[in-house]
Amino acid sequence: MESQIAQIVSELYNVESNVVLTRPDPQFGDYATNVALQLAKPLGKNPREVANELATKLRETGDFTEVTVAGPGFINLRVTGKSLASTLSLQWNLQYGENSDGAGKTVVVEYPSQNMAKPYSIGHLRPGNQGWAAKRLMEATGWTVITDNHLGDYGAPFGVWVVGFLTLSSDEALEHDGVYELGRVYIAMKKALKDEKERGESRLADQVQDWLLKLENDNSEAAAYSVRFNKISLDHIHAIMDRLKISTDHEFGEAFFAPKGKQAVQRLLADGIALQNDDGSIIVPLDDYGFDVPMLVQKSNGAALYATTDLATILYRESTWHPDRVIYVVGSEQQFHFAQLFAMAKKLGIQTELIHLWFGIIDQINEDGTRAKMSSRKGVVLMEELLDTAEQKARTITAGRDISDEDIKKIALGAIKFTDFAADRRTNILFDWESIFALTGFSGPYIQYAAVRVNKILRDNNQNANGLADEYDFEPEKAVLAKILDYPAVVRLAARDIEPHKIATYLYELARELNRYYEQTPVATGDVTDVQKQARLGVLSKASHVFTHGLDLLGIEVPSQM
RNA sequence: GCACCCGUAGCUCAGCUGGAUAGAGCGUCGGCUUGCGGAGCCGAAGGUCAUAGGUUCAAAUCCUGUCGGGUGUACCA
Repeated sequence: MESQIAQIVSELYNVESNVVLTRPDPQFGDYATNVALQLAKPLGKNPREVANELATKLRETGDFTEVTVAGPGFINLRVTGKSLASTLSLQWNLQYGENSDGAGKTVVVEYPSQNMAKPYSIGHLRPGNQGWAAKRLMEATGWTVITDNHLGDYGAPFGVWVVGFLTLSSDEALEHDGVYELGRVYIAMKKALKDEKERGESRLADQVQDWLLKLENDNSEAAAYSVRFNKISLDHIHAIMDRLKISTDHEFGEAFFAPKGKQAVQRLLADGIALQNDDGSIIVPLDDYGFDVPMLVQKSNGAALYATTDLATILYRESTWHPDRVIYVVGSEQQFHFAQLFAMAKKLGIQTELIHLWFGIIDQINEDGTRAKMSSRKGVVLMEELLDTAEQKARTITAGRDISDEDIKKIALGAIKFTDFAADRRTNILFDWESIFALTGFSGPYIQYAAVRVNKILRDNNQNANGLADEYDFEPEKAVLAKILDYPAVVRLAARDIEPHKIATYLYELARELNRYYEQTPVATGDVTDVQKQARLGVLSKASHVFTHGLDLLGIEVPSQM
């Protein structure tokens, strides 16, 4: 319809126009455009006059049951349910909603990049959800996607672990509590380091650095600790990721890149891009890129750090995968680091589009009522605890019904994940136990429930996805059909800006539209005729596809029952 | 100090490539219930869109100032 209107504008005024159809309040029409308002100024005409001229032409096409001009110059259009149905039939295929905008291009999505020193916590929830959605949105728009978990398996945390283990723990405790003992030791040791620093001492901090250097120099004792601790942590991460139904193609952690990074730093030094300070540390100045602070790429004691491994990671990906785009799914706290890193990459001549797909922090309400970032110091929520509680809640609500464990898990995950997509990813999330498991209203389970109902009706009526019957008017289905027709544009927009919450909002609206629909229209019951029944089941099967597809973009599954 | 983000209903948030009466969920109040699954539907109350200017036919949306909050700001990652 957009192109049809643009065509008319072009014929009438001989100008190019960007016609966007919106969905106004139903009292105005099914679709609306403000193109006349935009054209008025360049044409030097009154907007209502332009609107009236366009409206006349639009009426002549015979494609609209009503064309009206309203307000300052909006053109409102009404169409028949039948025409919506035939438009949908025309556009329909098994990949409905997808497109090939990214065909031939490769994107690397880096996520969820857990810090291995601590147990999987709610702090790792957003990178997993947002990263998975980014991957799926890219895939749905034709990109070739490579996912890489940039594990935090290197650096100071290792030293903290070893010193902490030697002074605060035991083999028995580690054997018994595994990753949770490692987490406890890590947090306790961090606190001890902080206390020590406040006293102006550095005995423990020096030990930490010693162990780090030992590891870099292939000391066998350090290597043994590394293998032992990492296995415990990695097994744990994999187990939780399985529960969350997320995975990555690769797991090139920081440890893999550390030696490569140090070699790269030497080359930068030789090329004059990096400079060595008197204390031995090495920096890449970025003042020519608008940064007062240079990028530190090697510590004064010769050890690698964050920037070192990130540098090597960029180079490795360039030479291995030749990506067109790299998406780093990392929290907002690291915006400065990535701004620096990307500037450094430019300085090295790297053209690849580098995106820091940042997301807001998870807040909690303090005892004094203020809102602040959740931290492990104040007691962070563990992912296992969160998942267990969600499943328990799903079990309670479905008590008495015959629901499989698998469906319980889908409902629990649906609730948790949807919370992450309820708002823009940049918005901070306020954590509270009630809202994260919301089962009603704007929630995952509300949408799952709508999908389950649709599927049940289709199943009971043995309906496969058939065409939309010719001899039916589709008037009661108009709102649902229009909503289904919106889907491909929503996916395109959500993928362009990598904003999965737009999918969530859309799915909620579709679910609400359907709930309203069969509140008043029987589909396959009562005195519904065969023609009506087939046509209505046809619409539901399209809706079912969109539910499954859209939820899948968010990493949420549709249960078979709930 | 500087950089980035934010300030919309009691609470949590949409809406921001400028467009009609600013929406949703939760909460509050009221209605629908022997349904093709009520985890639902319908309705009511509730907002000077932080604030002051500017641009525009039109500003929650764009620009500037101010106030308030958050996150960062080279040897943590």
